[in-house]
Amino acid sequence: MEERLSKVFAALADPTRRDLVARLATADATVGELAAPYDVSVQAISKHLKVLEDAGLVTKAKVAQRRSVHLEAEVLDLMTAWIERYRQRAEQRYQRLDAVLARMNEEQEGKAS
Amino acid sequence: MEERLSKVFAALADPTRRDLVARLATADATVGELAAPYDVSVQAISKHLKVLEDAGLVTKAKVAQRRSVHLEAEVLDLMTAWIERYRQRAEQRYQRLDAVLARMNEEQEGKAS
DNA sequence: TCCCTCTTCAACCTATCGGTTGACAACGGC
DNA sequence: GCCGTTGTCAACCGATAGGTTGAAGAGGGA
Repeated sequence: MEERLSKVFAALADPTRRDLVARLATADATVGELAAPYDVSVQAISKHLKVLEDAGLVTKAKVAQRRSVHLEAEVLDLMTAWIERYRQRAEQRYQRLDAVLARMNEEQEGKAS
Repeated sequence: MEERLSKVFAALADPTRRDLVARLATADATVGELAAPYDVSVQAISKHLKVLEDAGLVTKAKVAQRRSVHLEAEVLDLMTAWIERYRQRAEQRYQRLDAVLARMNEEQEGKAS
């Protein structure tokens, strides 16, 4: 779980891999098709796809000699869940702080009147 | 923007840094307090905090010789926004696919009847 | 003022990352 | 049955990440 999360975050830390994910969000594609737009070797893209695959973000279907690469969007939920947990926790803190400040304000008002 | 996103993802790829963020979500803390639970040097944690700071996830307030470390939760929204964009895009694909399959099914039904 | 605590800076070391080139395995088309 | 296309594996290379130790800067307390 923790391990998986590390891999997913690490996978998306690279701009090329984020772009691959973005393109795969609209359509499956072969390795060659995915590699075409970039000015790096096909091997480099193959490595990137392996990283995405190890993170569970992508699966490859062996369709003849071409491999169709497919985005597994559920894994993205893992990240969203993690992020949201702490974002909301931080948000609640501010709300509690706001409440405290409001209460202090009221007390101040009470003193003043 | 792209650069910032890379830094945020990379920052959260490390388990220690994710744990720091998790702890900071409930309360601000000094560098020393943050470093205490881990069995690595304070310098190592200081480095981790610098990475989080460069990613914009954290700010340090110079309170005397101690620095109070504070989580900037808004940056998490950057990630959520990126993730959700492609997750939804992928989801829509499946919905369209479902629609196509449903239509094919209907046509099949039509033929059958 | 002197010292003690907290934090960062600097240099170093090892492992991993992202890229390269070269070879090779696996299929389909002809 | 061979050839060309597609993709991966292997070895290598320079740069970066995460850790260490040692030293130094910056305040507060006695």
